[in-house]
Amino acid sequence: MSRGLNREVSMLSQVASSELHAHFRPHQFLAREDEKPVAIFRIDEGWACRYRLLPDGRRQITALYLPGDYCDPHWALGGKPSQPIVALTNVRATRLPCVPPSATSGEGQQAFWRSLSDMIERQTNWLVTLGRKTALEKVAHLLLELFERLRMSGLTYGQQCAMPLTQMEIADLTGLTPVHVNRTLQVMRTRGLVELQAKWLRIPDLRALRQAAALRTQGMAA
Amino acid sequence: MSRGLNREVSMLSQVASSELHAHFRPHQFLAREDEKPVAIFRIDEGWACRYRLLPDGRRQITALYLPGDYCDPHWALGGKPSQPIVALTNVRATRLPCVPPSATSGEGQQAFWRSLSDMIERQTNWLVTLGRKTALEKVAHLLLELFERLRMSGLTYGQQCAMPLTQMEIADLTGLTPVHVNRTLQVMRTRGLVELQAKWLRIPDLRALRQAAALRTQGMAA
DNA sequence: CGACTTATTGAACTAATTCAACGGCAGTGG
DNA sequence: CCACTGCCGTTGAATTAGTTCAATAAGTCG
Repeated sequence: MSRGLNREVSMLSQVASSELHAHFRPHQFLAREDEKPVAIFRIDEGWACRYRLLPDGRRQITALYLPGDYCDPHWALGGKPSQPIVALTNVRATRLPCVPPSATSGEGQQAFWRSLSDMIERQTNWLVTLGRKTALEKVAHLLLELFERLRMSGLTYGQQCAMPLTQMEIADLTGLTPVHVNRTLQVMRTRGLVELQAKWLRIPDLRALRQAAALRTQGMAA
Repeated sequence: MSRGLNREVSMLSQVASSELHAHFRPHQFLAREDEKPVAIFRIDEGWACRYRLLPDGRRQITALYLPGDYCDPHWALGGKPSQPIVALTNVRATRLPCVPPSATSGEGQQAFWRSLSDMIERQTNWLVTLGRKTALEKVAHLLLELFERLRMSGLTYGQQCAMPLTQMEIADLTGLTPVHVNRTLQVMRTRGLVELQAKWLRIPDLRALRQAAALRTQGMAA
C-alpha cells in the first residue's frame, strides 16, 4: 500500500453509486467540504485524512483514517462534511449507507458507535498534544498512535509497521513545520526512539516511546 | 505553561443520587477521571470544563461547558470519563440518565445528538486553532466562540456577555502561557477587537473579530 | 488589615520558524 | 539511454513568537 503506484486507466474517482466498493489514488477526495451527505466509507486498505486549510495556506490535518476506520462516523449524527477528506495513499473503501442514529441497532452498529467514540477520544488527546506538548512529544504521540492503531488491525509486523506519510504530512498532523519535523526525527533516531526509513517505522522500545510522548500518567521527577 | 498548582478541592461533589438537580462551586468536580459511568449533566447555569493534566503540571482544557450543554454527551456512546470535569463558576445542573444510543429516539434525543455533533465540530475547529494559529488568533477564536455560544442561549446583551475566565484559564484553553495571554489581550484591546474588564466581554465589531480569529469565512447568519 | 489570587510589566531566553540551498530519487520525455 | 523536472529529505544561518523568571500592582474576601 505504501508505494504501489498502481497506474489505473480510469480517471474516475469513484465507481457507480450502486457499487459497494470504491478506490482512490493519492490526493483524490473521498469527500469535499460542505458537500451533500454522501455515503460513509469504511477504509479497507490505505490511508486517508481529513484536514482544514487556512486562507494563507496553513494546513492542519484533523483526522487520520486507517484500515478499518469509518470515514467519517460523525456524519451519522446529522452533520455534513465540514472538512475535505483526501486519500494519502491508494485507498480501497466500502461505501456504507448513512444511517440516522435513532434507526440503528445490532452488531455492526455497536462497532460503529465504538468507532465514533474512539475517534472522539483520539481527537481529545490531540487537543492536549497540540496545545501543550513539545515538538518531540508531538511526533512521538503520532508515531505511537499510528503503530498502536495498526497493531489493533493486525497490520504490524513485530516492532514494525508501514509509515507512508511524508515529513510534510507529519508536520500538518503535528502542527509543526516540515523542517522542524525533520530535525525532531533526527533527534528521535539518535536517541534510539524510532527507526524510520523507506516508509517503514520500527519502534525498538515501545515503553520509551510512550514515555517520550507524555501521553497518560507516567512517573516523573517530583 | 501553567505550573502545577493543582488546587482542586475535594469536597463532596454531588447531592444525593435520587435528586435531579445538582450544584457545584468553583473547583468542584462534576466527574473524575476513570470514574464509573455516572449520570450525564445538563448545565443549567454556570460554566465548567474538561481538562487533562500532564505529569509536570502542564494543563490543557479540552472542552468548555456552558448553560444548555450536556456534560459529557459522548459518554452516551459507552465511554467512561477519561478526563475530569470541574466547575469554573457556581454551576447548577440537571442529572440525566445515561442512555445507550440504540435505545433512544424522540424529540429530546434529537437535541442530544445535535449537541454531540456540535461538540465534535467545535473540537475539530480547536485542533486547527491549536495546531496552526497564532496567539492572537487563538484568543480571538476563544472569545468569539464564547460569545456565539452564549448568544445561541440568549445569554448575550447586545454586544456583551459574561466572561468569568481568568487569564490562566484562557491560557489553558488556548495552549499559551498566562503572561502571553495578557499581552495578547492588550494587543486586541488596543486594536479595538475586544473590551474585556470586570469579567465582562464586549465585542465592538463581530466581523473584525471573526477576521482576526481566522475561522471559516462565513457569518453564522443566525 | 492581611492573605491570596489575578493582572501587568520588563528583560532574558529558547523552541520553533523562516529562508535558502543542495542532494537524492522517481517519473517523464526526447 | 540521458537530461530534465518535481518532490522529498537534509542542512545551515538568521529571525521571531512565545516562554520563563521575577517583581510589582490591583482586586477579593475573611
